[in-house]
Amino acid sequence: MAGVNKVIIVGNLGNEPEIRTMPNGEAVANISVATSESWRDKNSGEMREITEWHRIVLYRRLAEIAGEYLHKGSKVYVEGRLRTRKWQDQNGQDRYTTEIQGDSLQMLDSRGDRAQSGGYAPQQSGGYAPQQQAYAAPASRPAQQTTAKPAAQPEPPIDFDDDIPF
Amino acid sequence: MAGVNKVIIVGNLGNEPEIRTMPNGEAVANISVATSESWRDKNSGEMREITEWHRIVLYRRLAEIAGEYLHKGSKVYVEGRLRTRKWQDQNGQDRYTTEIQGDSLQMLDSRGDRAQSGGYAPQQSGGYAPQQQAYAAPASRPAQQTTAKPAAQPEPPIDFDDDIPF
Amino acid sequence: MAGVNKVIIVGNLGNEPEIRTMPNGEAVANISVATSESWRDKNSGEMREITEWHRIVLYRRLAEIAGEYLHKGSKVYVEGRLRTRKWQDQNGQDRYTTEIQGDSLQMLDSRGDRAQSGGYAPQQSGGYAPQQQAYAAPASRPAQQTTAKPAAQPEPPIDFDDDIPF
Amino acid sequence: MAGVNKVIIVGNLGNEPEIRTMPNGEAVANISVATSESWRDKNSGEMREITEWHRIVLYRRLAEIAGEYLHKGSKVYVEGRLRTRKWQDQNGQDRYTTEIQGDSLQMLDSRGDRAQSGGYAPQQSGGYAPQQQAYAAPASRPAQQTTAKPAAQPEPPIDFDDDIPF
DNA sequence: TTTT
DNA sequence: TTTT
Repeated sequence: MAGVNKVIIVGNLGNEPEIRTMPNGEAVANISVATSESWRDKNSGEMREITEWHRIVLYRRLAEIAGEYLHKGSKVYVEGRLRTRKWQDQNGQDRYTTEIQGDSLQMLDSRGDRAQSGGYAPQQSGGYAPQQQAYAAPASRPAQQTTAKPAAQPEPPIDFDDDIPF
Repeated sequence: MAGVNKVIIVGNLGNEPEIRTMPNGEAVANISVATSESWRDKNSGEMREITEWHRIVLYRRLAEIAGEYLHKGSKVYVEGRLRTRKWQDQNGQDRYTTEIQGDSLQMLDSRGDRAQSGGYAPQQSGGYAPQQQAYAAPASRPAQQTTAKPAAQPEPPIDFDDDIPF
Repeated sequence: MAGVNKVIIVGNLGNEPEIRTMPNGEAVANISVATSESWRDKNSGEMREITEWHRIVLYRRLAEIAGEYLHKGSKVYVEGRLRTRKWQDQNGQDRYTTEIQGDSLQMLDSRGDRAQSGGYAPQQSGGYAPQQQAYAAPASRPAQQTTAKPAAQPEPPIDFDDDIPF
Repeated sequence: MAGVNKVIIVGNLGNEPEIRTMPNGEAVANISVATSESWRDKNSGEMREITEWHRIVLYRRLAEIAGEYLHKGSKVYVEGRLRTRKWQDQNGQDRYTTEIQGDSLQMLDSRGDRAQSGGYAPQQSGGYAPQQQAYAAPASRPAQQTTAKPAAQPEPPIDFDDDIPF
């Protein structure tokens, strides 16, 4: 890598996550997250607000987590990187879309929140959303290993086989 | 500034905020915020967890907001900078304490959260915690202006006197 | 503000900055900054690289600094926020462009760097690029004050009128 | 993980890195990185500056890179997390030291920079410092795998076995 | 399209 | 001392 390409978003989902499965069986999720700013207009003196919608794409384990635990209205912390992809519209014209590829995801709603909010409760019975940060697995790992030992674990404090490092 | 000194913390307060007033009348708040990591020990196979406590100091408007709206258990987003200060213990020995000076604060509990959680409801009747990000005022501004026009407003989208910039 | 909308970019300019002046006399700069990632393709075993170009817009004092000190090839740290704006192409179709609005800028080339690199030396004689971080002025400040006391100063450590705070 | 514990530092090393080897053969590096702020004192009108020194610890591959390529004066970007560790001084008193555990490191000096700057040139003949971002390997991976396939590679853009994902 |  |  030459350089740093980092995005940090905290906001609420505007819709249910959209989940797809790739030909190779891996999951992809798209979520749309809002942030907004408000300020007092210096001419009229009135409050104004602008909302920014962030299109976020999640892969693999993060996509699965999004599909299981995120819902319209969920508040999330997402850390990722910008990725602009080129595509062609129906007229064959080049078009560009900028997305955030999420590398880390954290749910910010408390459990009670979800319990109380009815519509946002997890779909499945047990329905426990681990209040954990989930990390994206490096794509260079063989897929089977990603499955066998999901790399989406939070990076632990360094331990040297339990020899205290300090 | 030569360099970048930036900290981003999302976590929960371990205690009620401690609020003081400086000789010049300005407020200072100290909050203690926990983050934690958990991982599976690769020898024992057991889950382990480590909690990190962050000592955060807030000044002026941010301190006032902390005093009004934050409570033990509150979840916050804090952006700030590291500051290590030197002091002397009772033996005259040099000691160092590293704190995060918060430049921006955002409450992450939903309102219903606070309403439901009893103990964490705002102290004052109106008790409405604006779900806004508050910014620290640059200290170089004259204090009276900070008071008259609290700089803790979110930075607005740039507008050129309402001539649309794009 | 509801939420956090933050971008951090470290990379090199692909072109000379483009500087414009708004009708109200304020400066606007556009810079294009590259970041890249490289990785080993897990099938072919070959190294591959992808470059991401970030369109960054700077206002006021930051735009002036960009015009004076940045050049094709300059390495910068930019902190800002995402802003997607809508416009219409020649066919009247809605199009969207995502930009980073820079709120803070820092030049990362050492002075010797520029001196040696020939083409990138500052245009003006004195040509000293202050190794400082420059911040955007909140737009809500009256323009004349922004001019008189450019808010692009680094935010100082809090001082209580020189009563040491710790 | 409950929460986010993130630090971003851009600054210069105040000394040569200190490299040690752990009993299990893994490398650990300590570097000390300065950031500074300057501002105009609002009473005296004079410029003042404060320097903050950040103690950063790097493990494994990052430690090796630090040992090979970093030197007194090197400019670096470091992303990591805060870690406060407790120790006892010679009087048996509890003491605390806050460090940044670096998870990602990037050298910001251009190659020409180092070549020209004499004292900071890499120690070894080839002496080419890859202008790459290096990431820490999760400690939960078996050490031998970390060695065999060093996880310190930059995370690639997601590719689905070369089926274009978009 | 969210949230306050 | 928090949270999950």
